[in-house]
Amino acid sequence: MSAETDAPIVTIRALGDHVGQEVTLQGWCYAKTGKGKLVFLQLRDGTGICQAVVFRGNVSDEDFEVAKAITQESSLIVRGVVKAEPRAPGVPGGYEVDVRGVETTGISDPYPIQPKEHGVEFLMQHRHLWLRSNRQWAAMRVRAVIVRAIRDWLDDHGYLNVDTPIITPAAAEGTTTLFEIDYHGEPAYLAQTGQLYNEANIFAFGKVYCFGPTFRAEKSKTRRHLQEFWMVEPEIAFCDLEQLMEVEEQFVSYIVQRCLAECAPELEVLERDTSFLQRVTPPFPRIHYDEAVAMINAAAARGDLVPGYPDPVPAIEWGDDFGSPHETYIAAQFEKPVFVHHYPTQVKAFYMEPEPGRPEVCRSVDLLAPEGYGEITGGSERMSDASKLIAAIEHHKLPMAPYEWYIDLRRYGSVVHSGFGLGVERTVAWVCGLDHVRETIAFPRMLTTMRP
RNA sequence: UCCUCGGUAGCUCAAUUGGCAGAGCAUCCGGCUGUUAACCGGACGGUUGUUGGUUCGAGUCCAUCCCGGGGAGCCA
Repeated sequence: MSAETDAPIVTIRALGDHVGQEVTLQGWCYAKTGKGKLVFLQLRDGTGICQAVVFRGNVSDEDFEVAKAITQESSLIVRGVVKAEPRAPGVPGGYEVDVRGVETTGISDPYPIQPKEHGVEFLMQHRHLWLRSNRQWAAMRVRAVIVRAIRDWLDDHGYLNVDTPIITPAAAEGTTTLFEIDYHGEPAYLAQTGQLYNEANIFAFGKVYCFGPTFRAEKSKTRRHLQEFWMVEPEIAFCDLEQLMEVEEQFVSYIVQRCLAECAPELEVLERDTSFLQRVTPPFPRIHYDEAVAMINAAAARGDLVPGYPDPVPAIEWGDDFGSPHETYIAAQFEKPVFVHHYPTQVKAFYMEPEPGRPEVCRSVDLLAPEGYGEITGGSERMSDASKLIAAIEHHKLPMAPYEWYIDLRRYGSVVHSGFGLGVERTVAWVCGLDHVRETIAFPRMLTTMRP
């Protein structure tokens, strides 16, 4: 670029702080168009997108030729004067750069992804490039804010981050399919939850959380499932089911409100209707499993359709777990996330505390997100009596020896305690209004896809 | 694993009853001072997912396998 100056390097996100100044931007050409002696560049730098206007009269002949030769996704350094222009396209938008000098640092080969519709298969095969597209960029930025909000809320509320092992000797809950690995000749499994270890940790630290990747080898192929996903699992000593729901609604509301406060440009790129999100404040509605079954069966009797699907709500027998259509129907009856509590003991994990006086239901709770995003948290009050826990393990026909340490927790100062897990990808999908969790993580691991 | 839909140019799609495989975008060349997925003119671009079958003739019909989308179950 001709006439090097000391114009400061700034980010597109902060352009508004530099109106009237000459600045340097470093980034990539997102799109380009031109008309004779004008070249319009959409420049992105990772923090946003802005239009850079190259007019032949404002740059050297050499720089104008450089600008004309820029291809989509070429890397470049641009020097120019920031102008407030309300109609300028961009993210956040409202400013454009009147270019005085331009230099390319890497001319791009013809770029596979065009600014138009593409099929999912093609985009997934080019995931390493797709991440540059503005909707993907926005979703990843929202994800990062959600992760930050999760950690901030927990750290600020007395929870200690104690991470749990990813390599585990056996199924924690004995239900789902796990990925098996060879642990020096002994079979081991990638963790599906850190919960049992969390329970050990609360007796040392009171309130804890683990936060990391989780693995499920199930042959699930839906918009809500990944083989590898991230989950945060808080666990709390001296906490019962009712107190747990209060924690969850505060926690989830904080996450959503942080996104609204910090991600306005991203949510706009995603064309998210934020009115649904603004309503996400405590308290959330709570319904008992009995009540949910009655609602579902009333809807089934009326022939109501599952929201978003052409099929009627299927009837349910008391004692069965909800199917996906049931969850969708229940969630659609509320404008906020809704707690469904006291599921039948027989469909839930062995360690959940039965309701006193009514042992056929347990002190469990799922949080269903609105708009069809499904279960985003699952939790319960844990069984705190050693003899009841031993009976439950026997009833589920699980081997006793691997659980001896877990039973110990009830032998040495047992307390009422509760915890839950929140799925990061489903939360991101919901906040962003995405219709598939594959777009909520940079490189999703799905049933048939692990490349790139 | 099951149900369902699909696979044609780099991408998005079209192709009548089984009858010459096409268009837009991208790319390359030329033109234009305000573009928003610009526009105008020209060029380049094909083993119709695989294998086999029916037929004078198959992108189109049949069988098979492969790959992908959506859904169920399971779950966060």
